[in-house]
Amino acid sequence: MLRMSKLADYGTVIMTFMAQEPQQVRSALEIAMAVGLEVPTVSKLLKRLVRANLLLSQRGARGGYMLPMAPDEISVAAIIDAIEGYPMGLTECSSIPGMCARESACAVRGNWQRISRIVRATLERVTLAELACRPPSAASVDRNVVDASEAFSM
Amino acid sequence: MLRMSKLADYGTVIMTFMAQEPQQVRSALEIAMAVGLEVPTVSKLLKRLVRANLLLSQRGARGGYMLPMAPDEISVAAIIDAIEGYPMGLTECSSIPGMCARESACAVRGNWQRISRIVRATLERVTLAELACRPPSAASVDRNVVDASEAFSM
DNA sequence: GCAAATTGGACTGAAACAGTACCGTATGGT
DNA sequence: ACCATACGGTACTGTTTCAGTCCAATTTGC
Repeated sequence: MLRMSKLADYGTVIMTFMAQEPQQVRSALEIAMAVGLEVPTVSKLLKRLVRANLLLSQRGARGGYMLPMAPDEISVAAIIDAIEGYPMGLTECSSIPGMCARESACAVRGNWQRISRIVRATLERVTLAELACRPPSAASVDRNVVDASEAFSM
Repeated sequence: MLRMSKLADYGTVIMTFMAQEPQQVRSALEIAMAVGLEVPTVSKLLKRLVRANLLLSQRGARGGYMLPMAPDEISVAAIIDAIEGYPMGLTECSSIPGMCARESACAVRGNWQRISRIVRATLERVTLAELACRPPSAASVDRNVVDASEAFSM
């Protein structure tokens, strides 16, 4: 099925940690120790999250990062986008000779873009607050399931 | 956002081509020429699709491949699974020291698995038949959109 | 028997990715 | 003003993954 990079996954971990105390300012070192990753890696991810306005940074002594908004106002899709950027593994018509002559194949591409929009729309419904909930609260995510019985059969 | 490999994408292209005439037996060479890819690559993908029972193969002279079922009985999820297998880019608790000590982080992992199930459930609703439709017919895919107006705003 | 076509497995080089290193800039405290 | 702390930005490196290629064995129809 579709894949997510380790860094994006780490990104969700970091955001989840931050969501525990949204008002608290935490340094990259503190965060790295809390989530168990190397500081440079965490720092790299934090920068991306800041650039995407998912975190606020404070430079200088006693600096660090904090959440700029409530966890339930941040979607999982936004977190992933912040880390991954926007690349899609699409078949580029221009890179395959004769491809564009196949209208049906180009329709595939068109459909895949639509499908990715479905995926995105779905993940935009899952908030950081829900993500940060404990397993007993996981039932609250289920309102996003296309068909709950179908999802749980997997 | 989430990624799909080029090979998986090619897989959907191949299946779409096959869906145009489901009863027709076509050799790897024929398919390769039709979709504009190299035969070895197409052959490789065809094998995977056969292994996943998404295609039927006939060895020997006049051999080739054909669809074993109607295009509307094959989901996009199945095609992708056939090509990609089942890897997920999850953060492995065991690979990050101290990770499992963070219950909240492990909850993240649990949630991501749920989210991937949502994605999978959604893509299982998109059939090869729909994928093979032309852009003018693309409206038929929209019943899978979580919120049509939301999807089209992207 | 021969030609056509799949099957299976291994190999290779390039690209992508995760992780690292280093310097510049900003800010608070003394 | 100076110093320590901490982020911001960029580039580099080694590893892994992936797409593509190659080849021999097996199968089947004529």
